[in-house]
Parts: sequence; C-alpha cells; structure tokens
Amino acid sequence: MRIYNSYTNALETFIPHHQNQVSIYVCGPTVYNYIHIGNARPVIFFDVVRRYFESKGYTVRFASNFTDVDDKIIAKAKEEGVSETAVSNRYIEAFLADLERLGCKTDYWKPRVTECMPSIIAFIADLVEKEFAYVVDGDVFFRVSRIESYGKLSNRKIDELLSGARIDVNEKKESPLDFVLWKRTGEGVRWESPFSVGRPGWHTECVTMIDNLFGEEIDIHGGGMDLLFPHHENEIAQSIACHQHRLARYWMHNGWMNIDGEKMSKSLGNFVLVKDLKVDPKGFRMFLLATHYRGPINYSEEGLEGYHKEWQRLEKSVSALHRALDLQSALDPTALPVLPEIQTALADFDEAMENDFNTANALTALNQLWKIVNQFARQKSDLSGMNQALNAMNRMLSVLGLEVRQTPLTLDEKDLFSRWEAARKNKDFAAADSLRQQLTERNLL
RNA sequence: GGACCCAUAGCCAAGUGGCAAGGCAAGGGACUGCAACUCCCUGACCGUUGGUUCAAAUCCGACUGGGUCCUCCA
Repeated sequence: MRIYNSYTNALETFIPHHQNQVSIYVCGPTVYNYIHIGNARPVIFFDVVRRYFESKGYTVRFASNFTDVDDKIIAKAKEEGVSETAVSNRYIEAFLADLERLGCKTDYWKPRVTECMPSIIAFIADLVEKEFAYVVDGDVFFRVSRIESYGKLSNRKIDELLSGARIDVNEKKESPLDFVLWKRTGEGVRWESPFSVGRPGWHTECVTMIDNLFGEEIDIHGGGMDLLFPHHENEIAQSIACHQHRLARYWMHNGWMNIDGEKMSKSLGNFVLVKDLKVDPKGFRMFLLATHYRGPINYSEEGLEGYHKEWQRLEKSVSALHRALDLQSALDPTALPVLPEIQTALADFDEAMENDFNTANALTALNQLWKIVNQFARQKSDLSGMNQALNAMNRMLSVLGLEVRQTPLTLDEKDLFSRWEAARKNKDFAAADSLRQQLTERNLL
C-alpha cells in the first residue's frame, strides 16, 4: 500500500504502527449548517479508505469529531433564540442522516468538543506549564516560535508567514503567528478554566481527542486540503509540544469540489447541499470516486447526471445477475472467483486501491468486471461463473460503498417469471407483454 | 506582495521518462416476437513554445489560460 503523505509530499509505503490495525482520524464538520457536497468529499473518501482496509482484514479504529463549539454556532443560536446545543444537535442529526444517504458507515467514534472540555483545558494548562503557551488577560496563545519545525506540513517558512500581508494583528500576541488556544468570553456557551471563563480555540480539539481515543501517534490523519494550514500545522505544533510526536504518521488531504471553476465553499455561497441532491446519492458517490481524491472535481449537473444513470445501470445489472441465480435457486455466496478474467479484474481493483487509493482506476476495474457480470447475466447458464462474477462484484461494491440491494425473490415473483417465460415460449405475446408489464412495475426487469 | 496547483478526445478522467487506461455521448453491427437491457466494432499530433534525453503527456525554462493558500472553510 502506497499513500501520498502530505507531511513529506511523497508517496510512501504504508506501514501501520500496529500490525493489522489502522487508526484513522478525520476532521469532522462544524455543526452550524447542513453539509454541502464539497464537504461530503472527505466523508465519502475516508469511508472508502476505511472500507478498503477492513476488506483487507485490518482492524480499523476510525474517529471523526463534531466541532460543536464555535463562533458560528453561537451566532446561529443567538439568531434563532435557542441554545448552542439545540443548534449543534440539529446539525449533527442532519449530518448523520446525510451519511446514511451517501452510503457511509456511521459506526465510528464521534467525539464532541463539549464532551472533551476537561481534557482540552488540561491540555492547554499543560502547554502553559511547559511554556509553549502564554496567558494574556484570560486569553491563551500558543507560542509558535517554540516549535522549530513549524511550517513543515504546509511547506511554509516562518518569515514568509510573517511577511504575509493578511495576518491578523493582535496586540496581545507575542507574534502574529501565535494562535488562540483559549478565548475569554462573557457571551455564549463557556466554561470555567484556570485561565478565565471562556471557550477553546479551534486547533486544540483534534489533538486532545486523538490523545483521548488513541493515546498515541495515529496512523492516518485526514481532511480537506484547506485544513493543511493553519489547522493541521497548529495541531502538529501542539502535539510536538505536549506529546513529542507529530500526531499522525501519514497525513492525507483531499482536493476541492469546484463549481463553475471556483472552489465550492460556504463563505462564497456557491454550494449545493447534500440533502438537496437531485440525483441518487450513490450516483453522486460514483461521481466523486471517479476522480482521484487529491485532484479537484468540477461539479456540474450534466456530469452528475451521467453518473446517476451509470449507477442505475449498474444497479440493474447486478440485480439482474442476482435474480438469474435466484430463479434457478443457485445463489452461492461462498463461490470463490477463480476464472482468470474475474481474478484479473479483482487484482486490478486492488492494485488501484493500493496505489494511494486510486478510486478512478478502481472504477475502471469495476467496469471490466461489470462487463463480465452482464455477459453472465445474459447467458444464465454457467452457474459457477455467475456466482463468481456476482461475488467479485459485491466485493468491489462493498469497498466503494456502492452496495446494490439484492433481495431474494418471493414465490409469487418467481411464479410471474415462469409464467412470462412460458407465455413467450408459446408465442402468446399478449400474455407475455402483460406479464412483462407487471414485472416492470415491480421493478424486477 | 509572497507561496503553490492545474491544463490529456465533444464531455468526465487515468497515466508522472519507453508505442496515450476507462467511462459518457456519437456512429456502425449483433441479440430480441416487438422492446428494454446487454454484447462487439469505430475516436487523441496530451494548452503554446524553447530545452534536457537514444526516448517526454510525463523532467527543466518561458508564455497563455484557469484555480488555490497566506483569514473561517472539507
């Protein structure tokens, strides 16, 4: 397995810290709004990463947080006259509903900032104690100058950052690069701390959550490319300061979703919400996976529509094969794929995934197999080959999170099929057409 | 102002030194009682321009066009 590590800017062989185990942490959403389809990119991609590792027999420990303390949440709560908790709960629920819709697994660790406050405060206190942070007037800042390797992840030099025209000038900071760990406040949701009554800044939560959940440097830390700087850079700085390790062995960052050639973002207002998608979410999932995760994706309705159709055809093909086997009572989920062309497709699939999760090429392998599935579904005679093709296809689909629902036919449905078959044989086309109509109405053709 | 990324067929998109994957769309053929589904066949001087090399889409330089980061963003 080779993974492009953003920390070293190179493809590296993936070696997990513990054999046959992978620990993954992905920066999750700030829950003040519904997620848009650009936000869905890391969600879907890392779900596939997880699924691939699991399919290879790894035990995957997967965590992704909810940022439920944030200025935007406070603003929203104020605007609506409700509590911050009411706002964040609503959007956490919506987020999980979107995950389901998108075919993502939801059984992973979902720490919330509000539930980690004691450890966040303790962590900041520790940084202050070790003089990696300083308190000014109830605010706490991280002293970036103490971290020699600061800028390594995002390829930035300290003096370049210092000369950057857009860095906020804050009188209290020793250096403009220092970032807020704790903010004293009299407004909104807030906690008691040794520094002041206030709330945490946004770079500390992931570090303490990772420490709480995993207790050590994790294997993979993921998120969107826009988190590279300053968020992940700051996480690393804190981790080095407190734990003397860089938080994660491999850093993975996904590219943007563009719309009309521009980055889709909440601040630009040019987004499409997941819940408003007009196509089958699985089609959207294919659309996303058709591009390598580090490249940009340009959103267009036409492009999406294409994958929507492709997904529907795929669904049809797979269920047709399943049905053909079911009608002959010959389903065998244990049949191992031994036919060379099926093995080739499976090998190509794995090779693509092993190469920095090249899902675009994995889909090409899926296309190879798809053709084979169609051939078998049409011939309906080689039961062994049919089962092999179906099982191989299901393996790929489950890795990509594109499972096709395959429900066994009822006796009634089987009867319809045999009557249709008989009518066609007897050239009773009126009856055949009517039976075909019924099958179509039941979505069985 | 500083740092950086991208440019491959009508569209989407792999490939990152050794004769340019795949999909969609389009055209032709096959299968079918008629359909649908499906199967087979057909497509590229890799943005422009210099250079390095036996060999470049792939490396280096310039240019053009698009985009990103340096501030919240996945």
